[in-house]
Amino acid sequence: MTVDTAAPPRENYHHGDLRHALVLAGVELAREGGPEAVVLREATRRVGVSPNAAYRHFADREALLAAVCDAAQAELAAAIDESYWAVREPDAAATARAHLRAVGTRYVAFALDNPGLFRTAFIASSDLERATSPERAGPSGLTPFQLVTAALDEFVASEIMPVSRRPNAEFLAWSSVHGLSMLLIDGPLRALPRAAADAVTQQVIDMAEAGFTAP
Amino acid sequence: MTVDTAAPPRENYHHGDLRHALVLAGVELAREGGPEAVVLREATRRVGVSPNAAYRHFADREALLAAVCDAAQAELAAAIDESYWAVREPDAAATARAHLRAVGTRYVAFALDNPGLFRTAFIASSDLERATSPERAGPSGLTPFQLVTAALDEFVASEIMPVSRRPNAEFLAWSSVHGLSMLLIDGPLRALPRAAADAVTQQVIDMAEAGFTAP
DNA sequence: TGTACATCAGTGAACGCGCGTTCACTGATGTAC
DNA sequence: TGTACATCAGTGAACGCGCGTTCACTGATGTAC
Repeated sequence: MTVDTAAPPRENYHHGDLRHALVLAGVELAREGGPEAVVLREATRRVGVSPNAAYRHFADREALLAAVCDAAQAELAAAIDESYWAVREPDAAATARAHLRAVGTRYVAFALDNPGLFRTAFIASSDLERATSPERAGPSGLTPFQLVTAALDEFVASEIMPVSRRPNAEFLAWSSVHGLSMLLIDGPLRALPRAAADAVTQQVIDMAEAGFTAP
Repeated sequence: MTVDTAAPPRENYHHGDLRHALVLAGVELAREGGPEAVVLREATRRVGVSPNAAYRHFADREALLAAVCDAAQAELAAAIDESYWAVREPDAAATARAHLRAVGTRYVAFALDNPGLFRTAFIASSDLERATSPERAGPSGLTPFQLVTAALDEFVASEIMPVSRRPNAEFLAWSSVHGLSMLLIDGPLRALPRAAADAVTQQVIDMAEAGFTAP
């Protein structure tokens, strides 16, 4: 008894948009097993195409993985984008706090919901420049990094954070939610039940916020 | 022209402490290339022993990797331990602050100095229980997690941190230095020069401390 | 104290696997005239 | 509008590689008597 892993045969000899299809397949592989699960042959198998067809669209496996990484970043960005723009608060200070919380909360939630994809989004192909590049942005055109920056600027504008503390504040915000995500999905906090993980996330955000708004 | 990768032949048929030797070789592999570089055959090659000799001491490659992971954790713990106990400050409050800073600073420094080994220390084989287990402790018998806990308890004892804020404070401390480490070694901040990375580390610790000590 | 023998810790050769990648090819598409 | 042909996007078969792992083995060690 064998499992049928082959896709149904295409009616067309030409696929139409094989490059895109391979990236989508790669994203699913990454979601299931992280970056090392992005196997070129398996992606072509899922699309229903011969292994070497991939070489029409990608120089090598590395290039496919880089495209999958970008797609993973874009998916994370879309999620965070949604949470950011859903915020409705009566005044500027409350909005600033809610924005920062929304970004952080959704960041960790995405990691918990899509651990493999999250890890794939942070393979070595990225750098700070790419953290502000359009192909990694959400629907609003902004990347998560840019949204954190915006939220912290609102802290200063609404005078709940001293200007002197503003420089590089995004690095504490980012580091803490990123680190928490890593500890929760792969690290020593892996065994924490989801409810406990969510509670810890809120506590971490509480404390980071306190650090920003302390006089 | 070939490179001689083989170890010099042993004089003894029996190795003496092959298990230990394989773990040491595995640690070097991890240091050079992270967990995926811990290849059983390569470890035996370096020790100068046939591949299957490893199976006298480890059930499989996974077991070797787990032992290497423990060793990596112990090395990280030893570094942090050293920094922690080197602190000399006039009063309890200053000591508490210096302890926390020492742990965080050395944590990130270790990651920057040994990126592959750092990543290996945090593969999925670990959980919170192991974060307090002796084989992952430094010379003092305490793990990094226990040292952070101790430092934060000192914050409360010296009355620079409200008790109400104490619960789970180690998670912000840990998350922020862990996340910063990951962003710096593998992530979007990888390109930062070492001096800039060190400066950002201090800023992140500043802000975390402010969060803990805010009224 | 010397010998017999069980046990331990290594060897050497081989396996199957799935991968990334390359080769020479062929079917489909679109453009020039 | 119809045909010739260059170009594009796929196929099929095969490769070499290094890995983890298993097999049957042998040399070294230590213990019983």
